[in-house]
Amino acid sequence: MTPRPPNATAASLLGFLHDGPMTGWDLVQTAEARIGGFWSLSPSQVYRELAAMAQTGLIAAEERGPRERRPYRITEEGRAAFAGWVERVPEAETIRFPLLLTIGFGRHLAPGRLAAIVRRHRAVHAERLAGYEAQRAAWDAAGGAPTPYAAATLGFGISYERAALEWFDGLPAEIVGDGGRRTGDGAS
Amino acid sequence: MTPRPPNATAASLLGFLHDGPMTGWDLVQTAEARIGGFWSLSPSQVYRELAAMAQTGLIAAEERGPRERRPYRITEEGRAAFAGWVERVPEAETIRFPLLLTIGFGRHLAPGRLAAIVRRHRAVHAERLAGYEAQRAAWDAAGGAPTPYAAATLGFGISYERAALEWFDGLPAEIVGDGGRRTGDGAS
DNA sequence: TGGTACATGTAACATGTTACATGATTAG
DNA sequence: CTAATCATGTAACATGTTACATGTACCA
Repeated sequence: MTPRPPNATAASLLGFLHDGPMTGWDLVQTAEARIGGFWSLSPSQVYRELAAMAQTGLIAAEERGPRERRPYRITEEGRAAFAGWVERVPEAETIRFPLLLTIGFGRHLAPGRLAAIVRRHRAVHAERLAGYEAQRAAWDAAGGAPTPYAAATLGFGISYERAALEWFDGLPAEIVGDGGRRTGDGAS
Repeated sequence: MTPRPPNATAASLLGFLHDGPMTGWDLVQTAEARIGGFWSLSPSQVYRELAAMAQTGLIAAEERGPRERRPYRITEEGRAAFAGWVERVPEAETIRFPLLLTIGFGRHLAPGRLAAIVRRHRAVHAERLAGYEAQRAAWDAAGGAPTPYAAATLGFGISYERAALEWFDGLPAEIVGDGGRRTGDGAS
């Protein structure tokens, strides 16, 4: 009877459409900027969800713009579906961390190889943290985050990346090697 | 030509099979215990991967045991495939955190409702942290973790959950409410 | 005028989830 | 004897990824 509730990806698109009509492309950019740190979606997925939601009436296509851009606007049904979704208690997060699999099976690796892998991953986290902190600094300089909600989600990213770096830095010599020796190099 | 390399889920099963033949059921239990904190797999997925790997010769079925148990053992091809997988530099982790979506769209929620949702999630993290710390304490009492690799993956869980709790505890009043007021209750 | 970034979409496939059917063994 | 748990599996579906085809507009 009642169509099944939108999934988190579709619901997020509905959320963004509260700010006005947007095209699939716009939504991909917006999602990357606003929720990219803890939710991901590919362009093809966005176009598929849009087509599906247009089918079920949660959104409606508007006139094509330049470059064949096709904006969608949210309908009343869409607002209702979003409202229903957002007030549920959300499921627990899922973390899928291949590096931890590799470490868990570390006994099957040459020690230098594992150290090189870990070093590379650490660098990614350091870079992400720097990006997040730059964002926070920019907001601070501009007199505060746009909303307390945005500040909170960014704050999670910062807490997470800091914890990750501390964890990397506490790994034992069996995993990271004995200092700067650099056995087994980083070539993938 | 060369069959595509196993995915992380299949490769993990191969990893466990290095310790001797196991059935699908065994593997589900083992995976839950050993990698459940950062990788998940459902029973049906395990049986599907086993069937596929048996097809391609990475594993081989043995005689049925009691209760129709069907153990699989890893083949030489399977060992080679695993070795190839484990030495690659693993992809970045994916985190999908619906709570952060809800918070990001927090302006669409009654304040008390958001606070109740956040409170529930915090409790889950506190419980997980307690479980991890109990595990670490048990290992410490037994004279140390089974391997430094297991200690490291557990350590990640502990760092992560601690960071999460600190983040929860630093959330502003706009999100968690003003203390013990408890507007909007926890009923789902 | 030619390359790059913009923009939409389809198709095929891989992966993950849910619901269900079936039967064996054990514990009370 | 019966309920719970163990154990295997299929089917259907939802979700996510990758590769590709197509064309537009801007800018050097």
